Amino acid sequence: MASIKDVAAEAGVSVATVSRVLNDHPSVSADARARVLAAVEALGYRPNAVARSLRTDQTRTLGLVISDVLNPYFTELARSVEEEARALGYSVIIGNADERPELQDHHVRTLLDRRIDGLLVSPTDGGSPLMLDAARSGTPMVFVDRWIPGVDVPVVRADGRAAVRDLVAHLHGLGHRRLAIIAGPAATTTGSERVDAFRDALREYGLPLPDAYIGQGDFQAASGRRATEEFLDLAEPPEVVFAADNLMALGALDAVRARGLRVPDDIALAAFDDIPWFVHTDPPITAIAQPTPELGRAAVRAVVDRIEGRPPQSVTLPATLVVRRSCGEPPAMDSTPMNVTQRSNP
Amino acid sequence: MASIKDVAAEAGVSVATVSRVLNDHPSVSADARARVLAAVEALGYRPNAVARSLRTDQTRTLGLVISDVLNPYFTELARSVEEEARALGYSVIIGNADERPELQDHHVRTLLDRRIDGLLVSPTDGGSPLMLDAARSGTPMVFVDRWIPGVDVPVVRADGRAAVRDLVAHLHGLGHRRLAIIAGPAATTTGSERVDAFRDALREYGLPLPDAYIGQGDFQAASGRRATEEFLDLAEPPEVVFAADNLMALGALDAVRARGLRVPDDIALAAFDDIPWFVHTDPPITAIAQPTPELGRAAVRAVVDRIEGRPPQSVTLPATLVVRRSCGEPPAMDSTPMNVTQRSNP
DNA sequence: GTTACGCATGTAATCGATTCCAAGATGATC
DNA sequence: GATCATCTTGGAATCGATTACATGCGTAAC
Repeated sequence: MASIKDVAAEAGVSVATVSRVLNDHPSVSADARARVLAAVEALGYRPNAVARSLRTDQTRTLGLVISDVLNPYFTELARSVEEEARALGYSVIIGNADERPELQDHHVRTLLDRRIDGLLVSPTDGGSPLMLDAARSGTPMVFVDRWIPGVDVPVVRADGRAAVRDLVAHLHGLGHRRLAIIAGPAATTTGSERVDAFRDALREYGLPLPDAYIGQGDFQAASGRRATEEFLDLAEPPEVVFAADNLMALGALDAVRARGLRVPDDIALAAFDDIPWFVHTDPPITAIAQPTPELGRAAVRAVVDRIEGRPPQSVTLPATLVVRRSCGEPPAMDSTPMNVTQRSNP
Repeated sequence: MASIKDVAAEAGVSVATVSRVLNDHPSVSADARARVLAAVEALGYRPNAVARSLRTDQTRTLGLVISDVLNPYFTELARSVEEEARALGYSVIIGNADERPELQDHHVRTLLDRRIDGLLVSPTDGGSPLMLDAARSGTPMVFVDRWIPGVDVPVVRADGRAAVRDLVAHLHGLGHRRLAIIAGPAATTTGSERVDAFRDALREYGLPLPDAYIGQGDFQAASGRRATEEFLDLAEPPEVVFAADNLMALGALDAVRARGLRVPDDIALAAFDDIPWFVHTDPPITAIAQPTPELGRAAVRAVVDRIEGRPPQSVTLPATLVVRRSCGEPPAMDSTPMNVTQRSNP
């Protein structure tokens, strides 16, 4: 592959001049510029990004470590991150942690070895020493969706408290009183926050949240299935299951179906994170929707701000309830609580 | 960040010795090795992958350019590619082309600039000059899922002909005679092949495939919706719609639902590419399942073979029909055609 | 006509690794 | 004790770019 030296030889100038033309430095004569451009064209020359990065100490690359690529929420996030990054002249390397802390560490480490300019992480756990080091050692870093308390890193996330309150209001309005939740791992902020928000909202309606109604999940479908089976085995099973993410809702659906029961007649179902398929499941699933693309964009802007020396900002955007039929017939329009969206199509 | 020089100074040896220890070259004394290791530990040193790549002319990185990250089929593919690559000591950079040729070109170009060791592509179109150049110029390359005829690059893909034949047999057995297809872009092999296979299978049953029953889609949900609306507007609408990918099936479902019609009573639906959600849609959707993880693994092994100087092989794996309820009640077990899987759960 | 300034250009150092080559040390062999 | 092979080590070149510094030339100012 042609290097800058070949171009210089072909154009009859020095490598410095070639470099100047390529980085459009002002002091190059029109003649030299033309000859260099012609040589570049003739040789099909493309600058070696590896060499350039070594010299300039910047890779124009962002790392994104997400918890699970197979989760549509995260792929949508990844997509918007890549889009915004590209618009700002950065590439993105995605690492999939599969909800496994050691895999997350592997990705953080290789990304750091590659000297990425900035790192976006949605941590699967409380934070490995590695990641804390990275944050402290000055690699520009931002948490997306999930974060680690006590670490001084900007956080870009959605606040679901209001939406969870709306959901509980909706469920209460439909006459449900025994509400259960399938939680995510306690080590993740989204895992514990959603339970807290749910518990607080229940308290407002004087409803309890017994331990038996808190299923322990890990944001994967299989755990949603297992937790739901445990609920169904209870002497007094819940009337509603609220899954803390869409994959566990899928597992819950599997479990309900395997028992020959029906949603919402035998048991109601709601999920955190909305996805296009929820419109077409049997029945359509009531869900809390995050402004995912906006989160991705905000996260990229935050790291790039840090990279380029501007002060980065934490961002919190509201999530919204999308009522469908999985909890029972939706209330009539005029009794819809504030901030509740009635949506039928994606 | 500490460099190899700092380590050398700390350990009281030369950089050459440090490098030898790091790459466990045999001729280093036990003493020197211990001192270097201690220095590495003390400084928290990590080799700079950029510098290493420049010198060794290998990045241990694979590029993967896929047509659409939001399509669950491709995210599953990406996941298995990353997994296998990691097992073989490679990282993967994913580029999402969003079915847009110019975006595909952008990604191919930046990946090439980054001097990736090998490239996996699922081309969105007939092939830009850029990609053909890349193939010719010797960058190890493999096509996955889709390919470009006439280019001498190994192809790893699934053959759906048998499964499509099984599907048509199934549909015919259920009494359906007017079968329509929503095709992908003709510029993609999967776009045209699936139509060809469908047409051939129909011919075996003496059924026609009129032009009006071939909808032009682009593998995105919106096009599936549009095509389905056109079918429904026909004087004689089809009895079955076969979508050439899962997103267009989602669009078709949207369209049917918007008209207040029901699947399969008013119109039947089947899709190419199976996804976990198809079990829970209303009704569960009959689909042709590809062995996606195997495809990803085979593709990685093929490029790595080329990278490491072994002859790479094209691989073709069979797809299989998964019968559910979206085309009418499934036939009794004993009348199930060969190679047809009855599956109820993911 | 001399001085000075600015522009265009080239030489060479540099980034952080790997690796060839030479050289010193050690030990074995005769 | 001299010779030679083997092992360990360091110096320096190298990968392909960027960029500080020096140089030469032309033009303007006095």
